[in-house]
Amino acid sequence: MSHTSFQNLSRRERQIMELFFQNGRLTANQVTELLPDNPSNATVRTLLRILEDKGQLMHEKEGRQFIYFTVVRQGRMGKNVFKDLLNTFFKGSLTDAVATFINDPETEMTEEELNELETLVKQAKKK
Amino acid sequence: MSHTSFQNLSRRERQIMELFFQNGRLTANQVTELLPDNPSNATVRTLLRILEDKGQLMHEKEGRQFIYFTVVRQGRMGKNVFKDLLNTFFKGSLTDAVATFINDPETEMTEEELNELETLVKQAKKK
DNA sequence: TTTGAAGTGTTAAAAAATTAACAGTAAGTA
DNA sequence: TACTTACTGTTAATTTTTTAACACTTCAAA
Repeated sequence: MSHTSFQNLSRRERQIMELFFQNGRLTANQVTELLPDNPSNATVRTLLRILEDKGQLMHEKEGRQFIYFTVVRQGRMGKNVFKDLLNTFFKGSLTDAVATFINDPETEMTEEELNELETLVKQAKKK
Repeated sequence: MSHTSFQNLSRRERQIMELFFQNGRLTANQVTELLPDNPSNATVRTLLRILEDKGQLMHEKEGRQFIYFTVVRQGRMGKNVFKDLLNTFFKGSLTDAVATFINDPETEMTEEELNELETLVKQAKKK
């Protein structure tokens, strides 16, 4: 029930939350399959219940099984985590972060992506 | 000694690493002051030694005290964590992440920042 | 309306993380 | 050199996290 930020979750809890942000709605069985180190189904169900207690997940019943999903939507959570990352590694500067990413030789961005990005910035400047 | 990614660190270990990425070189006393929940100095020194074992930190001796600093430099680590974040929350798309951030009403970016960002993208397009 | 399959809930053991007491060591100073 | 101070190292207790055994429940088919 207590409010807990994504950052404050334990390692396993975070692993599980990441699965939900990547995949959307999941059952205990699906989470079990996606997690590394082959935890037992019982283990996973315990974690899911803990995450529900902590206000991170909710579930709906469908047939005899529970379908879990995140309380905070992906976009909002992503934005929060993104902000934290900017503060921790890039002094809060979006530009610094983007520069570091784009200038990395391993990063490959298509012409199209770069165009989108440019449009995005131009639109932002209008406001 | 074993290789451990930032993501795999425990909660307290991550808290400490974030301090180093934000502040650079730190002594045990400084870390103790910066951490929440007032841990004892002995506690912090134990954690620092563990992080050194895990290959995250190194130290130099200066007078009678140890000065700790990160093995992997801020920029590189930031880039790695940034990539993970893109994959987890934004399907690997930088554009999606930037859009979410820029379009958030809480975000305030100066004209100058936006210009820098635009220049950055234009330069990337040349290659 | 019983039975089996496929779920969930409870509980407690095992492992890992966190904490700090106490011991040891080195630098500076009288 | 001996003393004090300010550190670091070792060890073990406590707390949290992680795990899964076992009990319970529900649905659906025979």
